[in-house]
Amino acid sequence: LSRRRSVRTADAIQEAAADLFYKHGFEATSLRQVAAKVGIQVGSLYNHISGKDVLLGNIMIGIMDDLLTAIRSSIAEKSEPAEAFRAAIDCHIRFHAEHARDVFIGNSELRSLEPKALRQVVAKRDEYEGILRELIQRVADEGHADVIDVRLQSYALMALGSHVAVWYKAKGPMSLDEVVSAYTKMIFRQMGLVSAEV
Amino acid sequence: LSRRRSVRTADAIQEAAADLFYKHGFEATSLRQVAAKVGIQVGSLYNHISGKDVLLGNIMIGIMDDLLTAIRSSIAEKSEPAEAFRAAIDCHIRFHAEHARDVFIGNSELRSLEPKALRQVVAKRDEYEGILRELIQRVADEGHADVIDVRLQSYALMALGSHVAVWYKAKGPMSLDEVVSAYTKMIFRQMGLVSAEV
Amino acid sequence: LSRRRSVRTADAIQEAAADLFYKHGFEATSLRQVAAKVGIQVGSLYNHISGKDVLLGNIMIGIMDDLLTAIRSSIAEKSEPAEAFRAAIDCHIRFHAEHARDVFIGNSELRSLEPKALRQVVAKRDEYEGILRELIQRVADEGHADVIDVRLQSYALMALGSHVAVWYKAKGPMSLDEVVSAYTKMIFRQMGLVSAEV
Amino acid sequence: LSRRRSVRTADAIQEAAADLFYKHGFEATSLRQVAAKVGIQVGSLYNHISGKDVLLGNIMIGIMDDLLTAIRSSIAEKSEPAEAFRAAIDCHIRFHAEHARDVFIGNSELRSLEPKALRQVVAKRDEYEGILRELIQRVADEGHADVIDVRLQSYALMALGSHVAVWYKAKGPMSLDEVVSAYTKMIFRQMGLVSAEV
DNA sequence: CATGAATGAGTCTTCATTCAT
DNA sequence: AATGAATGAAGACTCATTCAT
Repeated sequence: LSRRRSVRTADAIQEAAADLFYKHGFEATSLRQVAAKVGIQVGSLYNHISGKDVLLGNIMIGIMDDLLTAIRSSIAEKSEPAEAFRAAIDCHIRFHAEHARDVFIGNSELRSLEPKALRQVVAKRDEYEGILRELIQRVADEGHADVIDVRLQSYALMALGSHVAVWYKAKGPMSLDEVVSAYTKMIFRQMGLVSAEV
Repeated sequence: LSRRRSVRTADAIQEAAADLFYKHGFEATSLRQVAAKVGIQVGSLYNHISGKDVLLGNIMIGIMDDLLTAIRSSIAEKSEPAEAFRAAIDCHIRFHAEHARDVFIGNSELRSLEPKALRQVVAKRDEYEGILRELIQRVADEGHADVIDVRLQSYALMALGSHVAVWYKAKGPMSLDEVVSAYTKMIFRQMGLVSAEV
Repeated sequence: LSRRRSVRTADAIQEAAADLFYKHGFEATSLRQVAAKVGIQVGSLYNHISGKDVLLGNIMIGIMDDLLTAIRSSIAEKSEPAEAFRAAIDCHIRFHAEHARDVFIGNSELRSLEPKALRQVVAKRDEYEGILRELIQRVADEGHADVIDVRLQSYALMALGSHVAVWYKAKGPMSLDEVVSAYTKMIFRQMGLVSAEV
Repeated sequence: LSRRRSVRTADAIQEAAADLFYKHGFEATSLRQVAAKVGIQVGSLYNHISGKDVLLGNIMIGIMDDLLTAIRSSIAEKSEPAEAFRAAIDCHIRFHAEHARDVFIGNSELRSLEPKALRQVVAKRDEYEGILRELIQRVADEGHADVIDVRLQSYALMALGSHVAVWYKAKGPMSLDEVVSAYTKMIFRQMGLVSAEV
C-alpha cells in the first residue's frame, strides 16, 4: 500500500530536516535542501508537512517525548532513591551522548519555535527537569547526600548532559561506558554522595 | 569630531547586532533590523562594516578576547596552583553570568562564521580551555586533588559556565556571589578538593 | 446506479465552483476549495471535469443558455410588440434578481475564459442583447414609443439587469414584484411609453 | 534630486498596476508583470509599495477620491436643485466614460481588498451615492419630478454610470457630448422631469 | 557619512494537473 | 470513481549588497 510509503516519506523528511537543522540551523536550512535530501521536489513536502515551523515543532516535541520516555522507564522500578538516581544519571548521560543531534536541536532552536509549540516543548522540558530535581531531593532527604542547592544541582546535571552531547563522539578515545562512569562519579562527589554506597 | 561620531556609530552597530543575534539568532536577524535599532538606513551600515559575516566575526572575536583577558588577569599574580584555580573559577563563573548575551552568541553562532573567522575563534576557545586544563592539571599534580579525568573535568567546567549564562538573572533569587560560591564548592568536590584547604 | 451518482457529483462540482467563483472570483478560487466543498479530494475532480478553465466555461455557457431560454419562452406567444416587450422586461429583471450569483459570474469572469469558450459566451450574450434590441425597435416602429437611441436603450436595459443582481436581496424591504413593477415603469418612461397603454 | 525620480517611479507603478488590474484582474496580475511594465525588478517594487493589497487599496481609494472631488465641484455653485442635478448627471456620465479603467477596477475588485481598505472604499462609495440620492430627493421635493422610488432611482444612476464605462469608446460612433445628452434625457424622463424645464 | 532606489538570488508556500494504486 | 503523493511552475515577499546622489 501507498500508506506505508507515505509514512516512510514523512519519516524521511523529519530525518533529513533534523540532520540539516543540526548542521546549519533551522533558519539557515531551506526546504529545498530538505527536499533534495529526501529526493523529492519542494512542493511535494507539503503533502506531508504543513509548514516549516510545524516541521521543527514536531521534531522538537518528538525529541522531548523520547527523552521523557527514556528517563521514566529508567527509574520505573527502582524504589531506592539513590538507586533511582544512579539509573537516571546513567540514562541522562547516555541519552545525551547517543542523541547528540536531537539534543543539540532541542537546546538551540527553541527561539525558532512558534509560540504554541514553544509552550509544549518548554512544558516537557520543565517536566524532565522536575524529575531530576525530585530525585535529587529524595536522595538528599534520605540523608545520604549533602546537596548544596537542589536547583543548582539540577542545573548542573542539565548542563553536563547538553555538553556531553557536544563533545562525545562514538569513535573517540573514551567508550560511552567510561564516560558515563566518570560523569557519574563526578556528580556523586558534587553531591557529597559516596559512590560506593550506591 | 566626526571621527568620534563614526566610532560611536560603529560601536552602536556592534551593540545592536549583538542584541539581535542574541534574541533572534544570526540567520534570523536582518541588517534592516540592525540599522533600524541604530537609527540609520541599511545602506549606511556599509560605511562601518563590510558585511554581515564580518560583523558577526568581529563580535565573536571580541567576546573571546574579553574572556581571555579576564581569565589571564584573574590568575596573573597567583603563584599557588589551588589559589590560581580558585581565582579562575571565580572569574569563569562570574564572566559567564555577567556576559550572558555574549557567551550565548559565542556558543551558538559558531556555525554561522566564515571559515577564517571560525578558525580564529576556535583557536581562542582552545586557548581558554587550555588555561583551565593546565590549572586543573597543576592542582592535581600538587596532590591536593583527585581528578578523575582532566579533559572531562575541563569540559565540565566549560559546561557549567555556558549553563550559568542561560539561567542566571541579576534580579533572581541568588546573588552572583552566592552563585559563584556554590558553584565553586561543587567544582571542588567534583575534583576531590577540600574547599577549606584553599 | 453509479451513473446517477456520477452525474450528481458532477453537478455538485459545478454548484460548488459557481458558489466559490461568485464569492472569491475565478482566479482566487482553488480547485482544492472546490473539492473540499464537494467533499472529495482534488485529484477526484478530474474524473468529472477536464480542467479549471473548462469548468468555468461550462458554468458560463450554462448561465447564458438559461437566460436565453428564459427570455425566449417569456415572449413566445406574445404577438403584440408592446406586450412582448413588457413580458421581456419582466423576465429580464426577475431573472437577474433571482440568479444574482450566476449573473455576476457571467459579467465578471469573461476575461478568465479561454478564447474558444469566450467566443461562445459572447455570441450568446450578443444574441440576448439582439433580442432586447429587436423588441425595442419594434415598439418604436409601432409608434407607441419615442426611443432616443435603440442601442443606448438596450444598453440601459442590460445595465439595470446587472445592477439589480448586485443589490437585490430576497429578504430586503421590497418584494420582487414591487422591484419589477418599479423598474418596468422607469423603463417605460425612459422610452416615452405610457405604461397604461400596455 | 532622486526625490522626484522616486515619486515618478511610484506613480508609474500605480499606473502600470491599474492597467494590468483592468486588463487581467487583480488576482490574475503578478507583481512580475507590474515590475516588467515599469521597467524594474520585482524586488524594487518594495521600495515604493508595501505589498500587493496595499497597492490595490491605494489605487481604489484614489479613484473614489477623484470621483468624489469631481461630483462635488460639479455641483458646488448650483443653488437650484434641478440645475445641480443636471450638472451632477453630466459629471457622473462623463467621469465614468472618461475613466473607464478606474471605474471598472473600482467596481470589480472590491472583493480583493483587505478589510480595512474595503471599509474606506465602501464609505466613499456610500458618500457618493448619498450625494446623488440627495439631489434626486431635492428635485422630487421641489415638485418638478415624479420619482417612483428614490433609492431605486439612485441605483439606476449608478448602474448607468458603470455600464457606460464598459461600452463607451472615445473613438466610437457617438461623441461623448452626444452620449451625455442622450443619457441625460433618458434619466430625466425616467424621473418624470421635463427636460425643457431645466 | 547618510540616503534610498535598485538588484538578483533566494525564501516559503500554493496551485493545477497527473498517475499509480 | 476515489485517493493522495508527486510534479514543476509560479506566486508574493525578503535580503544582503551596491551605488549615484
